[in-house]
Amino acid sequence: MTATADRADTRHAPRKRAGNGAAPGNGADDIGLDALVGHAGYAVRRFQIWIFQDFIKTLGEVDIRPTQYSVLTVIGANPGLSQMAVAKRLGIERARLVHLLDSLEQRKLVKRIRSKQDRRSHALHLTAQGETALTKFKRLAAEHERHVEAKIGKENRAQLLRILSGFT
Amino acid sequence: MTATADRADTRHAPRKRAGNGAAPGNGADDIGLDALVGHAGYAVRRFQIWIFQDFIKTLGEVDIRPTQYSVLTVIGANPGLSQMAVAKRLGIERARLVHLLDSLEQRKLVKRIRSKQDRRSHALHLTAQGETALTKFKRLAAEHERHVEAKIGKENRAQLLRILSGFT
DNA sequence: TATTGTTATACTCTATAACTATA
DNA sequence: TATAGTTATAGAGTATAACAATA
Repeated sequence: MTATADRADTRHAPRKRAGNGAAPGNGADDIGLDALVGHAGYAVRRFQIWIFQDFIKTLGEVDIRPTQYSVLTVIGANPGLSQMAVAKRLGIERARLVHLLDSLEQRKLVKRIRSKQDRRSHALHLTAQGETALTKFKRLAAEHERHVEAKIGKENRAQLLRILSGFT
Repeated sequence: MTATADRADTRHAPRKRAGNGAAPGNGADDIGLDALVGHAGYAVRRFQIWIFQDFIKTLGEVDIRPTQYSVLTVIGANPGLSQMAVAKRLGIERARLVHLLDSLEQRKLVKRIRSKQDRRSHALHLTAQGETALTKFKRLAAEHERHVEAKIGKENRAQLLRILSGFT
């Protein structure tokens, strides 16, 4: 519609323009997001990034990332699962789970045991060390969760969990 | 609680062998998430993945991904911004924005104009073609947003946007 | 000396395809 | 044939570091 790019936009007019000369190191806080503010996905994405960063930082001392934590938790709660079952449950590609488990197995947190019934599959278990470690991870994860609560509020966090309860 | 490999098959129960006699729900549905259900980050992550997949699919006909859409929208609403300003505003690494803009510029949606004031920086603008295209992208993005509404409910979506309004 | 855009590297994550060994 | 696990590759996305041109 508006042809030349030199023209300040008139159609989605949010706020003051930087003009056509480029605005390098200016204060970046008066930049409008326009349609993005109406998209749930944008806010959710930014929030998810914040959450993961806090999780990684809070569990930094034990070097456990969100995906690793989810794998350990599911194995801990369902010992004997196959890799396929874990991958499906968590929505992880089975090819990716291989590397995740390689790492966790090297760290002696998880062990793969070849099944007698179906020798194609591995039964996954936490090691004794893994059980102990997971207890500590859960404590740190709970601490992280309190950060989330402090960030958005106790009631809002509860509402969020309710709204997204369908996304297991 | 630690089990031997013998338990493996009772857990993941391959569909083939179950036949159609019993066990209507195959394996994956009775796997507990344990502590994960109490973590906002887990639900948020799963939701965000769902949203992005729907966005990518809904805007598949125009081959625009969420990050590309956010860049185009911000440039469209704030013509003349520098790359640094866009990167900061959207939380994208400036090194990554270079490649994103390379792609968008090749598709004639965006143009970089070297600034006269600060010859280190580029003023970013949509092309005329870019303006037209963005209008269509926004229409498709609105369609995507209706999918989100249908998925979680109108009221829940509104609550979500309110709760996460701080994550701009 | 500091900043903008750029190039490069590395690691994470997603998405496939193909291979093996079993079934 | 089909499936579980593995290997490999390609593409996004993230995080750095270094460099040239410019401030």
